Amino acid sequence: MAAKKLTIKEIAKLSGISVSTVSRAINNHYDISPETKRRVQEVIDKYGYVPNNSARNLKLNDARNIAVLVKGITNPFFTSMLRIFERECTSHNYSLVLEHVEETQDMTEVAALLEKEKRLNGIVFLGGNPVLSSKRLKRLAAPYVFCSVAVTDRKKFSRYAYVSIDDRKEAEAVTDYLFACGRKRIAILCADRQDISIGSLRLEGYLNSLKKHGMEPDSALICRSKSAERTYTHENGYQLTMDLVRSGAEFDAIFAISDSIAIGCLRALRDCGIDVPSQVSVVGFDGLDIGRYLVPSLTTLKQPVDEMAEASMQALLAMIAQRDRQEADGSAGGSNPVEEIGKYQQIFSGTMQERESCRKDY
Amino acid sequence: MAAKKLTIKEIAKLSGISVSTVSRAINNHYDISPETKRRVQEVIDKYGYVPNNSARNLKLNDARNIAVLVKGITNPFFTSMLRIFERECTSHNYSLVLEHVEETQDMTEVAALLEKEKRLNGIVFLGGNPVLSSKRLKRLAAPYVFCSVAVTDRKKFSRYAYVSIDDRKEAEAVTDYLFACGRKRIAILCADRQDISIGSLRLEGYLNSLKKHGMEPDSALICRSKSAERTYTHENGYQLTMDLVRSGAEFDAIFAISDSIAIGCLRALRDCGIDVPSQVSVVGFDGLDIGRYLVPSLTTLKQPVDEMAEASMQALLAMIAQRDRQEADGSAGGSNPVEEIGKYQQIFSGTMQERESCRKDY
DNA sequence: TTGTACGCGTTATCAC
DNA sequence: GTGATAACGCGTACAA
Repeated sequence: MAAKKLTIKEIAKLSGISVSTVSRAINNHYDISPETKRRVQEVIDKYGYVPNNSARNLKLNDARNIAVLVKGITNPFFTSMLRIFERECTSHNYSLVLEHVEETQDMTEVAALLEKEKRLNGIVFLGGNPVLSSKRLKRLAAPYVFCSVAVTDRKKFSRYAYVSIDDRKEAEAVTDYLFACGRKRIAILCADRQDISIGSLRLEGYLNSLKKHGMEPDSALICRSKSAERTYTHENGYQLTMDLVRSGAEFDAIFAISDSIAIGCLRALRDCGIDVPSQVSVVGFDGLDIGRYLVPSLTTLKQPVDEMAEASMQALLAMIAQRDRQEADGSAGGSNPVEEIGKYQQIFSGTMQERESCRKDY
Repeated sequence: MAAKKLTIKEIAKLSGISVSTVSRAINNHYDISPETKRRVQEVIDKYGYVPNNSARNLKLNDARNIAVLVKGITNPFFTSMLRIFERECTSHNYSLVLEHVEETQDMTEVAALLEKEKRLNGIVFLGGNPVLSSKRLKRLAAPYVFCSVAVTDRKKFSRYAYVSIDDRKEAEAVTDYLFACGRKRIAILCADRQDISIGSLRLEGYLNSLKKHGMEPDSALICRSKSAERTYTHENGYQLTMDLVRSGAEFDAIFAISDSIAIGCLRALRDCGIDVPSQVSVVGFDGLDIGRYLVPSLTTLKQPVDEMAEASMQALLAMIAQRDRQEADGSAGGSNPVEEIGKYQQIFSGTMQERESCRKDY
């Protein structure tokens, strides 16, 4: 039974009511009698009619789509956020369009295309470092928010909405923590040399801490990922640690710039017969749920993932609402007014999660 | 600078060419002179025009949308598949619409709505147990494939496309493996009592193995998750194991029906001072990447995740293509012809990944 | 309160 | 090879 194409016209005919009235019934207009509405609803239910979104979008110029562009979907840290984005979208009656951006692609480029194609209401840039060429970003008509992105410089981001942590500061705190625990030679497992995203910020934080403690950075202890795409993987953590151990360099602590890296690291140390934490302390970054269950459990800097994801969506939704209001007022479109944007800039704080992988000598 | 709305009409005016010709240029029609095409492209590039998808969809009745409905997004096993779905979609020029289905919701219900709303070209049901009320499924006009779903009964699924493993068989193999390793009292960490999905199948496999080995199932060793939503979590694995240990029941092996559960289990045993594998063997199910890096590394049944995800997409795309051809032929719509569907039914095999968490006494 | 008629941006069909 | 025009399904100004 080839399901006959069900349009609002059909429903109108079937219920003996005009198209416009049916439309009003569907959209809960105020000027419609309860009785008519009921009748329409009946027919709709009976035939399982669902409005054609394309037509609706065309007319309303509102597709109720929110896109999440994620760079490095391999990082479990991001996938846990996805859950919340998805929940928040559906609860606000938006659809979530998920788009993975290759390591080499420019997120803004992809966003620009997607925006028009899908009539996006809003965009979440998750991870990466959206090249801050304001020209490209200005092309975006939809509001957008950077989530968990490398805020290299508050000033550079002054005109943008973002939700993140201060990667530099937190990484410095992590390294400070290791020093406080009595570690002297701290290695770092970090991103590749070309990285301009959170990876490089966390490295900076590490270096800052070193300087503060009067230590010279030792290039033998700075382990850089070979491949940009595979930075935040267990495998990378394993390899980097193996290389470090084999290099013969001396170290009594390792700072892995992500938990996923730390997990590989722990295993590598174990395979080398190096005990954690008695011989080497390991500390991660992110606060993945799994860290608690590892053996040894992972000391890490916990990011408030859920709160961050929620804050991002809240900011985005607020910006969308504001945009809608502006358009209703007929006030000039333009970009986000600078004075307002501050409301949508949030730097969350991490918290050190002290667990077994880090020895404390004090 | 409120970006002026760019339509094909504008482009036509701007380039001094008619709308229809511009349209042809955009869509690479054959009957268009290279020269005109070039000129059009120039203007398009200059102004950054992107066609309005809603209008296009409305006309073509093809939104190029593929939806993935996932039940239990918490399971990392699924998120790793998501990556591949996403990749496969974009490479075939589809958009991926991600929709999370609550534990209590009916997937087919959600699909039916989404299908019309978004003019879906295809649907992937990921996980869960889409209630096989053929009535509801028949309402779906778009092709769909069940991925990693509980194929309770081949006959029941005979009319549907699916890609899965034989959960019952594989779980039986896992349990057999434990017996072969010399274990005698094998506990299982499984889903809640109401579960009718992969959880119950894996339990069945376990029971089958027991029977085969002449063992009576011991209810003290069957640890059921308390909450359906949180079954496949580390926390659940931890709690169930704790409860098991505290119950005083004797056991020398634990079969966790997912790796995520096993991870919590390993930690709980450790916290109870029970050594793995010398005192208790633990084996997981799924073959998550992380299992290799755990301490002890996790013996598990590895599912060919990537292949399964790819096969699902391939099946779906093939079905979509077939559907399109049918429509072109004008042949009767209807559901998938039963004779053909077999091509889209695949049961993959798992492989035992022997690692440290399981002791072998032979 | 309800119905008629038009237009949203695009592509396909037809003339030329 | 190109241009005019009618749809696609819906929401809404306007008329009734």
